[in-house]
Amino acid sequence: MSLHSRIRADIERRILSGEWKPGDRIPFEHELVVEYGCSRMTVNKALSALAAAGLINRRRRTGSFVAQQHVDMAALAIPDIREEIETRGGTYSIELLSRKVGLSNGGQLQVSPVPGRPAILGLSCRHLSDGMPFAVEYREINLVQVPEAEEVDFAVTPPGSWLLVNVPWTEAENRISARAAGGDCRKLGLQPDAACLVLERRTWRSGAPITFVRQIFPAQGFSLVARFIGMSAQPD
Amino acid sequence: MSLHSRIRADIERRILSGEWKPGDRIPFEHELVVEYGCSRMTVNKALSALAAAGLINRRRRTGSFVAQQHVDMAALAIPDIREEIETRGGTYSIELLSRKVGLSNGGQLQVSPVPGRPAILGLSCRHLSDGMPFAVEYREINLVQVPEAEEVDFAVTPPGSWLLVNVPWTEAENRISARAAGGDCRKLGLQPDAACLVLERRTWRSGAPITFVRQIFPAQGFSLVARFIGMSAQPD
DNA sequence: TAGTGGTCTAGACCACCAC
DNA sequence: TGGTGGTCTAGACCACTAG
Repeated sequence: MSLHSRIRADIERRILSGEWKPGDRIPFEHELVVEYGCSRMTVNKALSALAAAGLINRRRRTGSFVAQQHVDMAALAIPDIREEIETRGGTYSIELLSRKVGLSNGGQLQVSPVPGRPAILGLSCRHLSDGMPFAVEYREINLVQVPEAEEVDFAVTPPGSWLLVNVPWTEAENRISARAAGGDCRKLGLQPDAACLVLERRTWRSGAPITFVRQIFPAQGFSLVARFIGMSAQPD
Repeated sequence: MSLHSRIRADIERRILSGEWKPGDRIPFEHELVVEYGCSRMTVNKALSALAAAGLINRRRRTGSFVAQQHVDMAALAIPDIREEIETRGGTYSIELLSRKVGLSNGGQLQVSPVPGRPAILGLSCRHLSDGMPFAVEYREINLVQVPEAEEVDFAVTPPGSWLLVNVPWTEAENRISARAAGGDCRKLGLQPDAACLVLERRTWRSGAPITFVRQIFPAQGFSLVARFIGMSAQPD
């Protein structure tokens, strides 16, 4: 284990154990240089990593301080449905239920239309695992940003998988909720009052919206897992 | 803007724009040193940050390569229920429905019991916003790791809020799913077939389990939001 | 074996900011 | 104005690994 990793782990331990409490100032860099018998660059690397992880705050002239508390954030893996099904050992297939190219802007996506060019591609499809309904999906794609999407056959390629590979995004927002199947019950093979998990997702590339999607999963047998790995478990 | 930040942003731009595609080798450190006219440490800092963010993979002897694709991870904020309610402008209150100290180990939590000492504190409580049911919660706390929890009055202090402040954790796993209210319907003021969002959560401190909790929210008016901020938006 | 990334050093200059 | 963190340099040694 490298020296800066050990220094970082050591300081982290003192914070997590409560030896250094939120608001406490930790030793100056030059003091840690003496304590660990290394150069300032090495101490700086350890402290910069702790600051990036949010465990300490650093201020010029005054020093470094233990941050107030863990922000309770977790890394949530948003599944690609085809991968999800195949990982479970199922055979994936997709049904394109509807496809519509819109010139106007009446959907979820905020698109500034370009005269004479299509603005939004609206899709509705159903994902199946071994022929059984797994999820239904409503999607809008910004054709101004992603014109090539109009030529893709989404009866073969799942739109989410195609976008994942072909259109890098820089920002995304996911909203997770629950509701009864309602009007989608027949598509999912459920009763209208069956509970479903709903995942809504918006992505942007450099501020421009790329896609909006709402995916509806039967509650039975589907869940999202978010895992937070503390700093001590991070690779070095 | 610092030099290593500009180098990092520049390489990031070339990757996101598609100029450098997944699998491509990016220039060696010593080549970037020439290109940017700086020292190797500076280039190394930029590339290390890109590797930590998952945008490139680095291998000794062979170089650095553009990673295959964005891993679709999102930062999910797990809400503290009291804060969540108060943020919405509601008045928070809690009802402790049951409390049980267990010597054995029959629950969700894997605790190695210590003879003569209690192992698990089991709690059931209801969270209310302006007197209306907001969520029900089943929780287990590891009393071997957190003995002081036995003395806390959880009819006053919500267990989640107490733990957040008093017991730092290093690892957490959250599982999000949906189901019908079922047996919890009366506690939530719902019909048995009403859809609910279920958040299950486990935390550890240095490998030792701290708590397990299952929170059940009425689907109506509750959702979790996870936001991913691309690297270009990260502070330097 | 040669070339890469991983790490560390000893020193330097600068921006910032409490005093 | 002095001391802090932010950054950068020029060089070094090492571990790892493809050829």
